[in-house]
Amino acid sequence: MTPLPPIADRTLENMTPMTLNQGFPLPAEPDADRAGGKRRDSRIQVRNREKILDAATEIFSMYGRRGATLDLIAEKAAMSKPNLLYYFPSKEELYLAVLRDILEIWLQPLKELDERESPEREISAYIDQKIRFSQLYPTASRVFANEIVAGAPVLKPVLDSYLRDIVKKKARVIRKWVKRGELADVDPYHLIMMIWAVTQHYADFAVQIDSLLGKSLDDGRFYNQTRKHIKRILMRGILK
Amino acid sequence: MTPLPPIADRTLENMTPMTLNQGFPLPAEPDADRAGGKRRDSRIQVRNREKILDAATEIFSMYGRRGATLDLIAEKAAMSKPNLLYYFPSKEELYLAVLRDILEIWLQPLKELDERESPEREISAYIDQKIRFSQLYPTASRVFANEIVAGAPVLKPVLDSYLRDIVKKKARVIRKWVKRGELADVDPYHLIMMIWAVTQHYADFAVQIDSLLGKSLDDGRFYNQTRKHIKRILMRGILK
DNA sequence: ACTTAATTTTATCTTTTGGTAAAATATATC
DNA sequence: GATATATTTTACCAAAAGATAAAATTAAGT
Repeated sequence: MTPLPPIADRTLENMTPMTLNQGFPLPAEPDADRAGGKRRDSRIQVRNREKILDAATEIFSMYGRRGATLDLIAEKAAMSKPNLLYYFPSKEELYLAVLRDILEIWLQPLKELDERESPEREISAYIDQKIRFSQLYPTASRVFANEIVAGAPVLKPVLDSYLRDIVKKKARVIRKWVKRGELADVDPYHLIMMIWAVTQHYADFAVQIDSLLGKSLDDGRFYNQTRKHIKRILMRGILK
Repeated sequence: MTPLPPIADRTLENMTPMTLNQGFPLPAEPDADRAGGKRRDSRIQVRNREKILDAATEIFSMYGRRGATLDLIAEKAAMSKPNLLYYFPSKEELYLAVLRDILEIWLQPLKELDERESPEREISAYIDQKIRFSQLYPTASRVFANEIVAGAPVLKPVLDSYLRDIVKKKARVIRKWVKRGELADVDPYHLIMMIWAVTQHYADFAVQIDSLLGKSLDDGRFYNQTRKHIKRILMRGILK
């Protein structure tokens, strides 16, 4: 294994919410206001919507879509409930907005697997990006996990169409590497699942990690140790 | 790698709920009735409590501790809400009962890692047991996942004490194998986390798996393929 | 068959929760 | 600084949800 290539400028950190929301497969909010001529995204709008989304992410991650309450979210966002509802018309819409923010950024790294590069480099970079996501957005990861564990009541259509297509495409890339003899004979789908499972685990089950090890990915040393360890075992497991 | 040893008679299938509840670290229900001389566990009691626990497991797995409602659970158990409350005094008690049933069975396999055996055999068997659990009790696994993702509001004390001790003990076993040169230089904790992550993933994220592959562990072929694949990569990754 | 205890149902109460109406306040534009 | 527009607050409502009381029913023991 060669040393890690520096994470390119297509990293998560450099992506603004703007970029992320483009072309997202969940139906976007009607946004009739802008059409109606009213000005949106005033400074106050942007700030408050962000404050709410942050609070909502945290509450949804702890209590789930149904268990979360507007009261809790409003309290965390330090505003009244009706005020919150001024920005998002309903709890469900708010949940959707949170998911929208998460999903695109969640699967961006996968889209970048490039068959023209070596599997060693590409898969290594992919693992890096996934574990980075777990470090940067653990609560978001947990909202996502919660939604999937709950049976994807909202995201199911997206999984069945959008995600399915991307994964199928990337499975082909991996299969090509296997055929070229650059990779051991692994099943592409299982490999992807394995990478997801392991990298997301550190965000989704963070309490458990903290209970057992007293560490979290916030800790830079632990983050790197984890990253390297995962890669060592996985790469050894799949490289020829 | 030698072929799999047959799963011993200490498998999950052979464990009755009776065995599992022994010595469980969560505070047990007071059970004052039995002391008071009344007969408990009549046929009807046993049947109904089981019916309720099953229904509750399913509902809690979908909606989480807070999102689940007694109405939904009662409906799924085909009885009235007050009737349900006749068997479990509150929603919280019911949740506890469900968790109690899950936890002991969840970590039983780990307790069995035996340093006197070869790591190849022991870890292989451990992975088998974990994936078997995912196959047999996917909903239970999801309740557990939900609780942890939510920050372990109920199980935190157990994680901090009971689980912590067991894992620490087993980490020592793995470390011994490494010292003896029977295993590559892996961090025991990360190894355990990896195994948990990968094996549980197939139960906890079953919808996703189903969306992407159209398969589930219910399917015997897929179950075996998954099992072997996970083991192939992991064992290759950690054996010398 | 009769009595006692266990189980189930019906009716109801209180609190929580998502959401609305409308008044009050702040902000921006001219 | 007046006016229009955007934002926030206060008061409130209806439905959902956890839980209880007490009556009605069923099962068990004799």
